[in-house]
Amino acid sequence: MSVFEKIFKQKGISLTASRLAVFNVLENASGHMTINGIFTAAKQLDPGLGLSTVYRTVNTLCSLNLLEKHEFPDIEAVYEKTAAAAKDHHHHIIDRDNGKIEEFSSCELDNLLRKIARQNGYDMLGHKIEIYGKKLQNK
Amino acid sequence: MSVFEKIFKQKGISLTASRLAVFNVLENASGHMTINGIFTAAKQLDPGLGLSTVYRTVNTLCSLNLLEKHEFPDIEAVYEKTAAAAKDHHHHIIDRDNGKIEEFSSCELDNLLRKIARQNGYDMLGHKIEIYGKKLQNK
DNA sequence: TTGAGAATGATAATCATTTTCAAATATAAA
DNA sequence: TTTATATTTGAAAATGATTATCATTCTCAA
Repeated sequence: MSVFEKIFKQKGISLTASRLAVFNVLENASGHMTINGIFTAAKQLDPGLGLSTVYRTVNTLCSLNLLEKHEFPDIEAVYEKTAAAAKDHHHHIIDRDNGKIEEFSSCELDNLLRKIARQNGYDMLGHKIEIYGKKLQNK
Repeated sequence: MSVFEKIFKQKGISLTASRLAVFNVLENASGHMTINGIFTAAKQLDPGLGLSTVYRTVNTLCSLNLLEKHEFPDIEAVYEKTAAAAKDHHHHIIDRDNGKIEEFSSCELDNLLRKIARQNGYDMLGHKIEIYGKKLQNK
């Protein structure tokens, strides 16, 4: 059973066909997915699926901290599994030339952020890092 | 003459009363401003001002890299001067309990980000850092 | 099997933002 | 200055993403 299913069952939220279809798409997604991407893919699994249900399911997953919404300027919002649901934890580099999003991880960065939060009197619960850049030529 | 005015003049974009009113509000703002905050304040200076013009002016400032839009989940978007227009450069800590936004600066963090970008084959043009946290008790 | 509550899809409503457009204003040319 | 052209403006309409509504359909425990 998938992580999403496990948590829903645990919380007493029923595992309907619509929700399972959305889960399936999200759990097998390699990276970022837009609402419409999720909708289109999940509709293949559950043809009668409605867009409202996708929004509802996705919002529920977000409030359970299993999914995270990323909003970048001028780019359609994307969703992806949180560290709680996936193993890896990463951040984003957005290419200013073509809008492409790359990922990176850095423990050093995470530790520094935690330290900074503490210095400012906060216990860090989460963070969002976006680097905007331009691809280097000489490589 | 303010930075905004200087750049507009330099780019050949005319300095109309509406634009100067918006500039005035933004240049004298202490921190973050919402679109409606800007609109309300600038209307005092230029009573006939329309909301469309505020959006247009703010968008122009953003594309000139003089202003930056920050979008936080569940919070109205805010605008603030970029490092190019202001002297200081900072990031945000969002209090998960009350939604309050605090600011912090860290050269160490900026340098680390630049290094990470370079390691990933990018020249860093900008970045956005948000830490979500909970205020510590024992202080 | 049945009945109360939860979930659903279609549609309408909402909200921030953008576009349209005719009128007003600024700018340049003569 | 007068005139012609281009830019800017505010109001209103259009848009696009998201949320709310609501009648219908499903779930599942009794």
